[in-house]
Amino acid sequence: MNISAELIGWYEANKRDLPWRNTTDAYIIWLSEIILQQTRVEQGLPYFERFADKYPTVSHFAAAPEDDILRLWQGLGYYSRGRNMLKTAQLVQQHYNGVFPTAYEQLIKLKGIGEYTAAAISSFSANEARAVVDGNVYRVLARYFGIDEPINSPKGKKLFQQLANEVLDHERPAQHNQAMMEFGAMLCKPKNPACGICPIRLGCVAFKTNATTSLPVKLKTVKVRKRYFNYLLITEGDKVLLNKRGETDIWANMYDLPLIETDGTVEPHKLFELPDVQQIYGNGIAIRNIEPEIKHVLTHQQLFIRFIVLNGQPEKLQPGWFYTKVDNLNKLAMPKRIFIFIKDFFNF
DNA sequence: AACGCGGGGGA
DNA sequence: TCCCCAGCGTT
Repeated sequence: MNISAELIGWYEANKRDLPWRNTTDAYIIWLSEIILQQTRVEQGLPYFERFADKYPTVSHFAAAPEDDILRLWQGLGYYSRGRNMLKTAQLVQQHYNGVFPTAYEQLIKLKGIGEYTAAAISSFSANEARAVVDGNVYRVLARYFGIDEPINSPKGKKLFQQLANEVLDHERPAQHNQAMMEFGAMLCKPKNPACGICPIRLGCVAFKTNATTSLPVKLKTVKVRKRYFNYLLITEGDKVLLNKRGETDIWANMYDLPLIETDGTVEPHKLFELPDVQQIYGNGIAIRNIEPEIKHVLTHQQLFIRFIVLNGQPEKLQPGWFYTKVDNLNKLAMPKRIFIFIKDFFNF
């Protein structure tokens, strides 16, 4: 018995009774599918009830003012779904005479309907043999077949769609799709999957190799953080004030200059009015020169670096700060941009 | 190919 | 906190 037959069997015995499962009305199914995009069933359910109640047909929906749609959508998030629904409802009213299409090739052209939703509506409303691939399906397939290709890479998306197509029960596409998703949501969950009662665990690669926690693989979206570094050049005779960096941040244990990091909203000439800065540097300090800002790009940080040359010395040396002779700078590991600035400044 | 778009729930 | 949720449109 293949995975699909097993899961359909499990589904029929364990499925939740959800209102959109009791109809083949493409409009109602569309309504539910849009609401459920990136949204848990429990969260979307009351919204579905309110929409289906207020707008029983696509003609009702198409006649609604956008304000009403968005008001009813309030609190559900991703509000472009609501706006796109209205456009689509109006188009269906005009071009399809108020009859919601059920064919994948027609659905995919509508605003707010992508591959997943087109496959869902066409299979649920007309038993068209289209395999859905949503977050649940990615997870079930990745675990069962032990695939570590990232699900959000272009290659991975293509691979999982193909695999979903191969697994699809062409005789029962609607049941198959429902089963895959219900199984992923109820049993093959992201965390703590219920492998103990899983009907397909004996064929599951992730179960057999104890890899459920590491599958599916998802590429991290490297979030780039913007940081604003004001580096201070402070000298005393032939010495310059340096800082040895800590363990945790970028450039760990390397050397740089005394640093004032801000959120980017502080004008450089006002830095020394900040209370905590004032406390360290006191009043015997004056700005001699402010260099133009340099953008320094790291893998997950963008640094906006500004060098400020000062006259005078700070009142309190902070941990890690020390004066050293300019001759000594070549021996210390420093971030390149900082080294270059100091080198140019002292012309060595 | 990468990013913005929301709010909620679970670990 | 971070991750994920019946994804899609834009750039």
